[in-house]
Amino acid sequence: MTTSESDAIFSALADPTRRAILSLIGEHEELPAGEIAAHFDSLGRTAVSSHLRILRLAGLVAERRDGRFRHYSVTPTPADAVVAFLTSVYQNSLEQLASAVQDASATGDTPLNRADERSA
Amino acid sequence: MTTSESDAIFSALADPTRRAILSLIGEHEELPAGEIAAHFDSLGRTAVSSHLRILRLAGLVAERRDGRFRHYSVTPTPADAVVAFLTSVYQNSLEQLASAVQDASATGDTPLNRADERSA
DNA sequence: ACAATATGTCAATAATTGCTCACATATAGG
DNA sequence: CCTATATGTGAGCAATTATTGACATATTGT
Repeated sequence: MTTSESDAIFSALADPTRRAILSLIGEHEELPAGEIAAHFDSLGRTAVSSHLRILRLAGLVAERRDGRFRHYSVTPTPADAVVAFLTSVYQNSLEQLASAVQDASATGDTPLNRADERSA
Repeated sequence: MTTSESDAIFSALADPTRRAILSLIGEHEELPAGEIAAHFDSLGRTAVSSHLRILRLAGLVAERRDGRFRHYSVTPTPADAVVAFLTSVYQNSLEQLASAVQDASATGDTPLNRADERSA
């Protein structure tokens, strides 16, 4: 896990539009670029395309080409750098972190889906 | 958990210097601003001060005033927004996420401490 | 072949961000 | 009081980033 990899991931996650894109893709198995762009009224298609490029270079999404379409999906285990950083900083509250994740896993509750994803 | 809160947290974490500051503070109970700044040769004191302000506004660090000094510490459970986002996106790999956190918790291993924290 | 569709890329521009230098504030100690 | 110490703040500048519009590429259907 190199620094530049972490940089790319954290930089990618810094933009609320990109987090919204990631959430949107995560709600589906795959999503073509056009449908993703269609979800953002206030944004041009090319802007979304640029964001997808950044997410892809950060390894957060994968691209599958199918004819004219490019289908994007969330990379299965991409957040390793984020988790690694959190665990290194928040050693003191790791148990809370683990239980928070497990709770979410058990209940299927996804707190940020309620409001945060609609930020762009 | 409002959008602006998440924005502040993810934006704060986007900068490698700020992640390094956070890691550094996390290695101690508290650290005065001057000692934090002293760890960054390539950076002026005021730049570190600005970073500390951003981390504080994001709720990632706390400030305790003691005479002329301002001691900074890592906020106990600040990563909620990050965890919430990760759980919302990576529902499919939540068990892996939880076990990764638990492994780190059990072993005390902190992957990013090995290289990533020294990125600034 | 041609036109329409799906999408990426490039150049230019506007907005944001990080850094430094000078200055302000506050506290401690003679 | 006056000086040194610890730290924050604001203006200005350089670097980065997000967005757009025009153009390029690839694919499908007629």
